[in-house]
Parts: sequence; C-alpha cells; structure tokens
Amino acid sequence: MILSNTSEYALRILSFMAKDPSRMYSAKYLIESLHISDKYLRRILTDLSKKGFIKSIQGRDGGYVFDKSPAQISFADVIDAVEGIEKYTGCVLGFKQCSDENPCVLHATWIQVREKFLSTVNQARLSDLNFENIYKY
Amino acid sequence: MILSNTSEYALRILSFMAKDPSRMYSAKYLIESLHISDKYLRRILTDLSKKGFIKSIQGRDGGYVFDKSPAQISFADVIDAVEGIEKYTGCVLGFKQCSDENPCVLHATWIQVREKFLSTVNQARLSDLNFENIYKY
DNA sequence: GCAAAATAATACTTTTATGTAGCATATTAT
DNA sequence: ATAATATGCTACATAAAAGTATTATTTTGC
Repeated sequence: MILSNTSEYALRILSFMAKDPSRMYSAKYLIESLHISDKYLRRILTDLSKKGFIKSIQGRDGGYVFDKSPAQISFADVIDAVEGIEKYTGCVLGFKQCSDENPCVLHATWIQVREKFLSTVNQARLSDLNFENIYKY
Repeated sequence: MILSNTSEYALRILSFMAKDPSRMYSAKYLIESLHISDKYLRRILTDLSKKGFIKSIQGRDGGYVFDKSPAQISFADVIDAVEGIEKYTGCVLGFKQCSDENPCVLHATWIQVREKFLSTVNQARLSDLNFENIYKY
C-alpha cells in the first residue's frame, strides 16, 4: 500500500507542477518548494524526462516542463515508470502460480484490495487534483 | 500495497497453520512445508509467540500451536505485529499534516485505496480462508 | 542423569533502497 | 567567445530490510 520513497517523490513533483502545468520549473525551485534532497530529486527528474512525462530545457534559465498533458498521466503511469507496477500486482503471499483459477488461501480477500488499488491508480490523473493545500516542509 | 517480506511470511505461516488449527506444528515441519529460510522463519515464529498469536512448546517433541483462535486473528493484527500498520495509514505523499480536514492534493484519490485496504485487512480473519490450494514451493 | 530434539537470543553478513558527491555536458545572455 | 547557470552521468556512501551462523536454553524420553 505504501509506495516507495521514489514513487512518493515522483508524485509529489508532478502533482506540484500540475498546479500550473504550462510553466517551466527549475530543479532549484523544486528543491526549495518540495524539500527533497538535491541530487535525489535531480535523478528522479532525469528519470521522468526519459520516460516522457516532462522534458528538460538545458542551459541558462533552463528547467523542466510537462512533455505530456497532466490529463494523460495516471498515477499508475508514474508508479510504473519509477519503480515498476508489478510489485503491486502479485500475490500477497508471494506465490507465483497464484491466480483466479488457482488461488492461494488469501486470494479472495486480497484481490478486493488489489483491484481497488489498480482501478484507482489507473483512473486517477494528474489533471484532476485538489490544489487547495500545497504543503511545503 | 505490497507487504514486507516479513508480513508475507507471517501470513503464510499462520494461514498454513489455520488449516488444522488445533494441531501442533514444529518449526522443522513449517520450514519443509513453506520453504522459508530456517533462521528467518524461526525469528518470525518467536515474534508471533511474543505477540500472543501462537505459543511455543519447548523441549523434545515441541513446536507451535495457536494461542488465540484463528477466528480472533485479523490480517491487520498480523501485519501490525510484525511490521506495524502505521506505514499503511499515512499520507501517500508522506505529509504528516495531511488529513480529511487538511488534505494533500492526492488525498481524495488515495483515501479510497487506503480505506479499502484497512477495512479488508481489519475484517479478514484467519478462520475464513479457502484451503483448496496450499502451495508449497 | 543425560542425550536428543526442540525453541531462544545475539550478533553478524548480505542485499537493496535511499541518499550524496563530483565532474561532465549543454545552452544562452551578455 | 565565454561565463553563468542549467541538466546528465557515474560512482560512492549510508541506512534499513532481509537473511544466516553460532551458541544458549528448555524439556522430555530413555
């Protein structure tokens, strides 16, 4: 249920940028706003660029802009890009052969949670967030 | 969504024992049946004993038996005992001040997943499993 | 009593995720 | 041109989770 720190940071960055989705954000500004450590944040930004969510503008006055509309980016896309979604789709007991046809003892219970997770993260888009509170810390 | 290996193993052990909940299981037999590494499994068994789910019977012909009825043990109890449930109850973006009253930008979306997770693991009991398949690997 | 067979405790090793440092490369305002 | 200010890459450092080894303790059958 908990995402990795890397996914958490990636979502934090992109959802922050989504408030004003056409402007450019320098890494420096993101570091100051989001309080994620410099190099780690830069690595995630590079990753998100490679995966096509944002694009980098190098050189003086450079930064990052969305390369794809936030309306086209689901939470699942982001999670999958930075850590892989497979981790969240497997058997809760770790059995590789577990499936609807060949269920483990916890399958019927767990599938409810997993389906809710997958349907939610697949449907949720960066364009549809509540920007009343933008936490900084 | 994914549990830690330790939680996964704890659930694997207890759900295995729940098939025949009054018998005694030696660590040796559990190792052979569940293919969890010897020392790691023993540590989890010791943990589960201390937390009162099972009790150990020492000495020759010893082993482990349920100390509490499987009907009284929810998935949440097990997860909480071995790794703490707090990890699964916090803000998806890691904001400590995030709450229904003071939501982060992803709160409304994520709360659906979290509530489903929590209600499921709180309600599910070790006594109500489908024992058609017991995987060994 | 004592050997056998079990659990218990402690400390160590390995692996993975997270975080950091330093240098290389790219672009543009001047 | 070039200095300034960005991003990009590679390798290293730290922390936490996972897994292992060793030795101690407990109980029972004989």
